[in-house]
Amino acid sequence: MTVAAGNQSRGEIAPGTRDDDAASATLASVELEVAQLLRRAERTHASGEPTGARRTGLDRSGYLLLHALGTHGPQHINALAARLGLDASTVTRQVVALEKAGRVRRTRDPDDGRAVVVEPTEGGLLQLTEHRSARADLYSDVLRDWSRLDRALLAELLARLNEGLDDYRRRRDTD
Amino acid sequence: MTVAAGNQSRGEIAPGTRDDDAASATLASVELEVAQLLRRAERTHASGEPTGARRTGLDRSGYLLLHALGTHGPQHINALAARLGLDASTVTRQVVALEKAGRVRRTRDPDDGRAVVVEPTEGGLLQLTEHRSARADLYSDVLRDWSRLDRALLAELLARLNEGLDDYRRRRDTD
DNA sequence: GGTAACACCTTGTAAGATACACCCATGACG
DNA sequence: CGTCATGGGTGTATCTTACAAGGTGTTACC
Repeated sequence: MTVAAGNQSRGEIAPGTRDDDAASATLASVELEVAQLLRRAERTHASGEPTGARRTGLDRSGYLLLHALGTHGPQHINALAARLGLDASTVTRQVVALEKAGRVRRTRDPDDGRAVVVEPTEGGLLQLTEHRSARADLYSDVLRDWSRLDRALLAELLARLNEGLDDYRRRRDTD
Repeated sequence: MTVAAGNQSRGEIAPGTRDDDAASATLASVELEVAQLLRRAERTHASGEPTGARRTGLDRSGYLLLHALGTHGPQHINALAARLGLDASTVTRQVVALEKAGRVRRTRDPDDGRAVVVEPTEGGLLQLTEHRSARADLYSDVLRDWSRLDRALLAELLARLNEGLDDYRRRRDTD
């Protein structure tokens, strides 16, 4: 599915026009909403909420890490760090935590004694699934008044926003 | 502006149908994207990025707090806490930090000796504006390939998602 | 008015996520 | 071999937040 992708009046020739104002109002609004979303979702994700972290025992970091492992298979710490856009030291700690909880396994790479292969356990994958489903239920409640179309739009736009942020980051890092 | 609000085929009578699967896939996707967004935006917001917090000296908490003050005027700590969905102790600390930075003023409420009125300073409001504009520039870069329409859609859907999360929270708290 | 209950804010303490700067072990190459 | 690069782990620091407990001012009620 692709959201209306044309329609852009490029070439904003005259700065300070009404159009320009509207455009920057939109951007400001996106920015503000994202900032607020961070706060809200953080709290919904983290502590407050018995359906989430506590019950399934997966916090956001663990969830995303397991997701990466589930989707892209066993990987080295550095690969995970790159994929998740995190510092390797952070990933190390997260992996250690997950290992303690029995959700991943850590083994030395036989082909490279420096490297560590991180691999999800059965239990880890199971918990990932459970967590995902619990979270989906939650969002089903949060979005209960939304139309199918709007939900799909939201998913799509969020995905694109994430891509945009990734690209932005890469651009800045490459400088 | 309102996004397509109808179209929902309610009454999901037969669980396990294809429609149902699609719906829960959408939810799962929203959930995952939000989780990822948190991570990304957090980092874009916080440290990594010289255009943001460091340069304007406003972190996310301060930004949202000042925004609340700018939009709704001087308020008590508790009112802010309620509005921001935070614990009062957290707001106290944030206000103290902003006060140290000269961005808000704290005075005893003459009508109620227990309460503290928090009020933005000139400089605080100025910095809020600057920050907002810097952030808008950032998002203008992040969303540079997006059509006007899609940006507006994103803003709208994010706003609704935030509302949804708020409502959800209220529902749970009221239980 | 006096006391008890309540409201508002602050401080103490703790937890999670993350980064950066270092350090150690291993591998690669001359 | 010896030097440099690479992969990971540790020490430390920051930021954000919550819950619990305490101080001080208000209100309500006898």
